[in-house]
Amino acid sequence: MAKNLLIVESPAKAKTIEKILGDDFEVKSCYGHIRDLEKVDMGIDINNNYKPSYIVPEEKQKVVKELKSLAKKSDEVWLATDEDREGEAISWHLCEVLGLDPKTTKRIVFHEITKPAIQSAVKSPRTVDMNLVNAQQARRILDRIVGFELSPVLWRKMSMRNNLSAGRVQSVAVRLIAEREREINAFTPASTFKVEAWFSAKDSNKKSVTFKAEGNKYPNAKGAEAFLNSCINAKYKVRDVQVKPARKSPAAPFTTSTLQQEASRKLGYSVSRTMVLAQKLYENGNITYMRTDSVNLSDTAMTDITKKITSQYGKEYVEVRKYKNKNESAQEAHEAIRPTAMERLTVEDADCRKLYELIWKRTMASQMADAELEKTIAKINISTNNEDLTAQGEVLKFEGFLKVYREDRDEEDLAEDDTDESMLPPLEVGQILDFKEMKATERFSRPAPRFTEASLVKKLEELGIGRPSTYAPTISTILKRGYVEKRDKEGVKRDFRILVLKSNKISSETSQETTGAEKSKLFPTDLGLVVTDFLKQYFDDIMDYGFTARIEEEFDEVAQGKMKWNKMIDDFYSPFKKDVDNTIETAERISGERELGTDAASGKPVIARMGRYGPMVQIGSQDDEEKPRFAKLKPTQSIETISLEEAMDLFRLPRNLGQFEGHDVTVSIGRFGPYIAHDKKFYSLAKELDPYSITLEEAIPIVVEKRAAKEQRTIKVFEKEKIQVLRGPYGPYIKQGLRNYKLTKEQQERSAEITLEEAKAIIEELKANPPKKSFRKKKAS
DNA sequence: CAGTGAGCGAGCTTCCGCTTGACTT
Repeated sequence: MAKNLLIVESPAKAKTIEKILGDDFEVKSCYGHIRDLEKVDMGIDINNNYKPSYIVPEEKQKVVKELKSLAKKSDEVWLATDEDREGEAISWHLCEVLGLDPKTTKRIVFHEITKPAIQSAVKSPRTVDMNLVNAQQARRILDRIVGFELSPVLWRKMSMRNNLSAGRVQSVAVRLIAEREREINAFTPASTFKVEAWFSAKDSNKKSVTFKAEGNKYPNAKGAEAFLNSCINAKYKVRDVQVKPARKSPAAPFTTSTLQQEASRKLGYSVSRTMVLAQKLYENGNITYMRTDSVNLSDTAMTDITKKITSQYGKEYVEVRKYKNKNESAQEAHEAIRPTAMERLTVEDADCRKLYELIWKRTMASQMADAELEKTIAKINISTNNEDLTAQGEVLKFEGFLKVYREDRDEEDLAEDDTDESMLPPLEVGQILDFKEMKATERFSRPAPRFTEASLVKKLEELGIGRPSTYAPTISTILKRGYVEKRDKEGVKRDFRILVLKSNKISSETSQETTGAEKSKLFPTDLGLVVTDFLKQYFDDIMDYGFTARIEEEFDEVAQGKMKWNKMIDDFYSPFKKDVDNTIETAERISGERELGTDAASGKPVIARMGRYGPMVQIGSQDDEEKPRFAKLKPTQSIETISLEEAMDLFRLPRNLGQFEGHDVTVSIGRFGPYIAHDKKFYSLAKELDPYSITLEEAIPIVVEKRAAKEQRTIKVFEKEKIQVLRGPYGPYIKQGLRNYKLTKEQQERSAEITLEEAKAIIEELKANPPKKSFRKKKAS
């Protein structure tokens, strides 16, 4: 038994540290937080200065028990949880649970897992910083209050009330997506005409090459045409050539959020996929910790990286750089994400390989020299008017870091008129150019693109909302709650005009482009939109983008001992609770109602609103003598944008197509998509078939075929007990409700003779002793 | 599996941030 027990948060870290510290230390992990607020009454005694009441959750009891017994046997317990607010709190909870005195128990920290860092940490232990712990308690309690007070308000005020939730982070994330959507819906594109001209000149090998020069933009076709007109019979002469050196610097090493962004842009990974793969790499010892907001690299890592750059590319490619975090909310308890050994160029595991190589390249590039460029800007004079054309070229003089890595840019950061900078042939002042043609092309302005998972993370991080460990879970939450959907959107075709000046003649042509297409983007649902509006109306302060930043300042004051945490919470809670009570009392139910127009047939109003089962349209009102008619919106339709025509179209279902074998054949859309109903049985409609236009002639063969297939599948039915004996791809089996029960070989062979009693017995038996699952390796999707 | 759309009210849900496996199809 080692004399010392040292506790860290992560088990992979524990293994590494144990090796470094040797036999005197047993290193164990507590797997993050070991206690949390109890759920009844929020786990907070409001009338007793917000006294929190903590419990060890079920899933943490095993590890707590183990740590307790180890702590008892050790001479000394060392707390080495992460060096941030949460880590400090974990250390304090450990004291509380293990019966250690926080005033004397040794607390050490390291933000890199290297031998020198750990050895020096052990030499200078401190004790738990209670101010920092209290800042964490304030953070925890505030989040609990916001979440557990707001969510019930939604349950009361929303007709769809299952599982709804609100919180400091998730509700603002949904707001970002909701507002972006409305911005896009409200956007009216403006067009301009951009002038470009093509010339040819001889390159250094005396070969003719074509290059492009750019002119002004004109707000309309008339202006552009007038300009082209003024260029008829013009001579084009190089008026000025400027050559300027330029540099490009590499990006900082990866943090969680920049890794998620680049893996999304370069590899198309979702943020959760990135994290799963990074976790694997970390557990295998290939990379440093993957949940970090720090861009810092340890000294040992720097040496390793520069050594690798020197041996692989040469000394001139090395440039040692220290990166600073731009983000104020960063807590920097860890290093940046980097390979643990630069010598390892790749990894075995095919799933992880691309992500590892991305991390390797980014890490290398971060300590490499700037790329050196030469930019050429040539001004071209037009003899017939006073305008200039500008040709720009770029030559790479020294690759530097670009040899290994180039960061991709987000759609939103791309300027609309980015010039493509390619090579220019050598040009001299006074040179007369050989004119090919000139075009004025109509270009439309674009709205901001919808968020991807990764660009949402980027935005949240900029606002200081959420932490590296929560970015991926937050996205899962808002998707799971149905506030947001991830999907594609087809673009629409749009005409644009091009005016061409060639051989001194101006002609006009029209071309087509696709606009508005989106792939794997986040769209708000109607539920997300109405909930956001509601929360904004009644809880404007919490929905404010600056709310987290503001309370973080107060947490900092608590951490510095300048403010008592209960006072801080009270300042927040008292007015907040008043808002909550007031909202419950006065707010109307959330409906998102919008009037679309009047139904021509009945003269009644047509409205779109949220119903108990989602967004719907309705003709007439509840107060009318006649019952109103209802129809559900299609998946991609929205209350905010649906037109009267589209709404009326929805009422065309269910359609009665006519009779077959003496029964009606009707077609409609149900919970599981379009279907045909006939003789009390239902048959799904294939995707390509449109329920609005399908005919009886087309429907009958579907009914006949599907019915036959169903009959073929059915061996026996015990209607009352809802038990069926069915034929599946692996032979006969029993189905009760939604669950399937496997039959033995012998039972399968006489499946037609199985009695109700026997079927019941089989079900009971299999429920009591579920068969062992076969182990199948999960395929990455 | 294929409906529903009002209100009442039992019993339930819910937050953010630390950590990994243990689960299922």
